[in-house]
Amino acid sequence: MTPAELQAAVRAAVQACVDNGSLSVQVPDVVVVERPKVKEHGDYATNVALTLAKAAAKPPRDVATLLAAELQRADGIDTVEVAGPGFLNVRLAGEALASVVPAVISAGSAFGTNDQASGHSINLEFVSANPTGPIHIGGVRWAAVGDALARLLQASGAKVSREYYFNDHGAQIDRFARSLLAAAQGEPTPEDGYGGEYIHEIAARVLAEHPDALSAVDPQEVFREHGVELMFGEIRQSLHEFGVDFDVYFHENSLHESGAVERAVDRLRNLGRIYEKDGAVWLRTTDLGDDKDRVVIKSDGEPAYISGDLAYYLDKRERGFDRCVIMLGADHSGYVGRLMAMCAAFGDTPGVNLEILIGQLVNLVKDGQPLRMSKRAGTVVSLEDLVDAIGVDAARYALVRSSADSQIDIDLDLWARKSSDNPVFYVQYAATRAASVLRHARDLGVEPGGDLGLLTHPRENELLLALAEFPRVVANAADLREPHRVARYLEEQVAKSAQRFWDDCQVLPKGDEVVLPTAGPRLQLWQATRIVLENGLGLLGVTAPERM
RNA sequence: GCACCCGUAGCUCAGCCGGAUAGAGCAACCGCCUUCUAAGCGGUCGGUCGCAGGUUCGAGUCCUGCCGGGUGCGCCA
Repeated sequence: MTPAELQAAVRAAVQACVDNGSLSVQVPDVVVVERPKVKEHGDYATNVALTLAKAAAKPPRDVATLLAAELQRADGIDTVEVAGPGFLNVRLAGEALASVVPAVISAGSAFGTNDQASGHSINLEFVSANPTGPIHIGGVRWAAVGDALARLLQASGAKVSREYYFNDHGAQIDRFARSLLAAAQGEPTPEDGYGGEYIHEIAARVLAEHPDALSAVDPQEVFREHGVELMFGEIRQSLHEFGVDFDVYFHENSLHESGAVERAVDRLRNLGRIYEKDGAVWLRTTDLGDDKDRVVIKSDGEPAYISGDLAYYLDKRERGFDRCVIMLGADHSGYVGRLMAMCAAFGDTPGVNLEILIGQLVNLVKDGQPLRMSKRAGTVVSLEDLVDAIGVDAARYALVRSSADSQIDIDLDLWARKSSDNPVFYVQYAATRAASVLRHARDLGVEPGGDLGLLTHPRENELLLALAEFPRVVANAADLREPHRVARYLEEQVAKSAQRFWDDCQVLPKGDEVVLPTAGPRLQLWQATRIVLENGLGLLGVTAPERM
């Protein structure tokens, strides 16, 4: 019996009480069935009696007693107790507990998926770092979290497009081009330009490919065009090596060249959201929750940055995405109001058609000291630096295991360690142990199989309960856009229980011992554990090695 | 000044729609290996959940105010 099946059984019990007249309440659509913190409170607990007490006009414990009698009759339930203020504490029968094992094994890589988001077409925009330098640590957080979220949403049945909004238009790109040109001419970095070693490298590569660049009619344009291309190629490559590939790299420039910006502005004008003042074209966003109106077309006739956002959003909606999710760093939190207002201006619903997720900043810590970054000095900590220090798996896991709402410190010494202090190692090690015992079993000719009813050890029960949680952890993490829930679950529930199971429940014979009847069922439990760890780590973009 | 995020054990962080005695890892201390990976496991110690009110049968969780930290508030992109 899975948690979902138990929820259904609890609802059915409420329904039964309503039908037999002992309770007059509306049967709730969803009931909460959770794993109690204290194991004396059973395998699962529900507070449904507490929530229904008021409507039923009965004391919670009386409601609980009525429900307990009904629930007791459901298949797979061993005991139901009324406890505390009116909780129902449920213990499952052994077979019901073990039934998760064949369910996991037969579903395989599909175990944990759900269809709560099926029918939705979700556009996920993240990273979108300007191609004016290597991708730095701020963007990396979203590379890890965004990609994990994409996987979670796909696992929940949604159609997902990962998109990178490629800003190849505007003043920052001009500064980048000027910096390249200056470097190629052996001149110092311009006042407002970009410093750093990479500028010289890119300039040299442009020169190597276009030796006559400096004598071109517009040398800066040559460096702009080819410099952006090279920089962007590097960003794509490092993201690819990080395991993150986008379905669409959307060029801001294309919106300006295709007339999409004008169309978006016209659309808003027809909707009565546009006015003109001081020679500029404004979008009236203050009606829609923003703190000031926004200039869309500047008085010099150039489109302001937001005009690209308007056109891009409209483009996404016209491509059929019903949900657009944009992931931004904390340094962009000031944009939320205007983007939400923009969404409303088009007649859409902020929070539904457009979601904006803000990720707080990441600090890297080395030898107990934060690594300070300076863009001017060129001491930027890039994606490559992070990967060089701790590897892709550790980097992705470290970035994804905390809530994006929290600032995090990543201790490079900790994440490089090969011991259980290191969370990613701990989880991967559990996956490795699963692979190891299965491998040894094959070598010894011991087959998984046999009577799952033999899985009665407390460690086995704990692991079975942990595995059964996976589908709702996935659903919940996807729904809340919080991939860190998957990581925490893998560490605290699956890997933890698996390590304890390993420690207390020997599977294979040692030396000249005989093969015990528990060997087959325990191997199946290890198979299921391996699958959940693989699937869970897979959702985070982290590998589950066969051996360490 | 205004907006958003954060404030939970010495440190790093969880805490799902408000529910039972607030959890985990690290650090400290004490234990457990002749053969499936000790790269591990068990235990002890450790918390006025920033402060003050409020709502509630019940608040770390919701509301208000304050304190502290972070980020942002351009006809920049």
